[in-house]
Amino acid sequence: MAYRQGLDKQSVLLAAVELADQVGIEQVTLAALAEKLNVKTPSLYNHIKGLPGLRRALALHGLVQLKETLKESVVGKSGDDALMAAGLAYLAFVRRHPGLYEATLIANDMAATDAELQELATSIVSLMLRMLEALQLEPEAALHTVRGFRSIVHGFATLEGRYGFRMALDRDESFHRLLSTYLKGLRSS
Amino acid sequence: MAYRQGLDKQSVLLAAVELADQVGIEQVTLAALAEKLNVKTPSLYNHIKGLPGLRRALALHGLVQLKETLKESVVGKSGDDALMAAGLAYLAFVRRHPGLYEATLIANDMAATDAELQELATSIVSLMLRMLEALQLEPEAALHTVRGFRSIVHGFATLEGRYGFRMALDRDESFHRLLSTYLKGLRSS
DNA sequence: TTGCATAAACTAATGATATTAGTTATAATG
DNA sequence: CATTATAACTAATATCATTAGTTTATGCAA
Repeated sequence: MAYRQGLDKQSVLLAAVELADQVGIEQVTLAALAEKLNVKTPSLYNHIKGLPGLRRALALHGLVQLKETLKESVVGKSGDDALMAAGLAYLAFVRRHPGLYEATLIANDMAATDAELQELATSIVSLMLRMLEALQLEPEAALHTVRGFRSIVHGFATLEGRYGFRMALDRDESFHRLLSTYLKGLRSS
Repeated sequence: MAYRQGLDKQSVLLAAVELADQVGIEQVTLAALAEKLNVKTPSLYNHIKGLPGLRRALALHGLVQLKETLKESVVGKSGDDALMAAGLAYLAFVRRHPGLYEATLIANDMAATDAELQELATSIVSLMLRMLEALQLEPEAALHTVRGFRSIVHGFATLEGRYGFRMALDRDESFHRLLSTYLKGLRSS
């Protein structure tokens, strides 16, 4: 309506996050986003570089949030406690921001050619490596373990999100058992 | 060109599988598929019910294939051997058919209202439960373990597929360590 | 205050895509 | 050989992303 809506990159991004979490990243179209913001589609191009630019911004935002969430979750904890807390925080993040998390996955395709994304992804790996320090693993074993840890939490969170778990069985307990079984296996190595 | 191309549902489906594995499920458009088959887009509607119908058919096909692959993989094996073999087979399937596997995930959204899909998904859970029998778990624990096992293999396979693993580190070994660590944890419970 | 520059939002147009309706020609069947 | 079923077609519509060019509000400098 009005010729000045007061939009900027940040407000567009936040609306996109909301939309993504509500309807899934696939359904985040510029048309839907523009309508949500009471604006015509082309107006969005003043703030973001088309759909690819929006997705990249979402991915970046999601990775930053995820990293902060993980960092926050392990404050004052160490060893298995820290890993369990981080796993729960990761899961909680995906539950709270399913669409934003999807965006961070799509972004992996771009990370090959995007230094900023790549750096952020690497910094998350580094964070996880620090969480594992208490386990006193060999450097290479630690890297394998980061992959394992990520696979577990990512796998559980995405299967759950895609409605892959349809049995009547407490999900939190499934997750807790999964992660503690893995940690138990790590200790007995 | 010719007024009879000799298409049927099966040939359309197989072309779609090829396309999906090459370019990803998101890029499987009716336009691209029609071109691959030397046909105009609307002609596809004689064989599949639009894009939703195609995706459902892909999901069904993918789940059947995955189930057969898993069943095949455990022939003559039991206990940890069987689980490791099944895990490797699952991973190999996703590597061989990345797009088809994506299709099976999208399908979870539809499974809520699609009896055939649901039944197939349930039968895969049953198959996994039988693989776990040697572990002599309580019924409820067995269900939690199926979730855990699926989360692990799905998580690893999808992170790998999305280029989530960028470190120079042998992927097969990462997977083997992950799964055997989990199995070790299961035994020491 | 006035005027100018910046940029936010617009309209219009183009090119994909999916889908539906209705048509044509081929193949199979009696 | 005639009929019928249907595979593939053309044409039309709707949605979406994108670009080009236009309008207008805002902020800053004179």
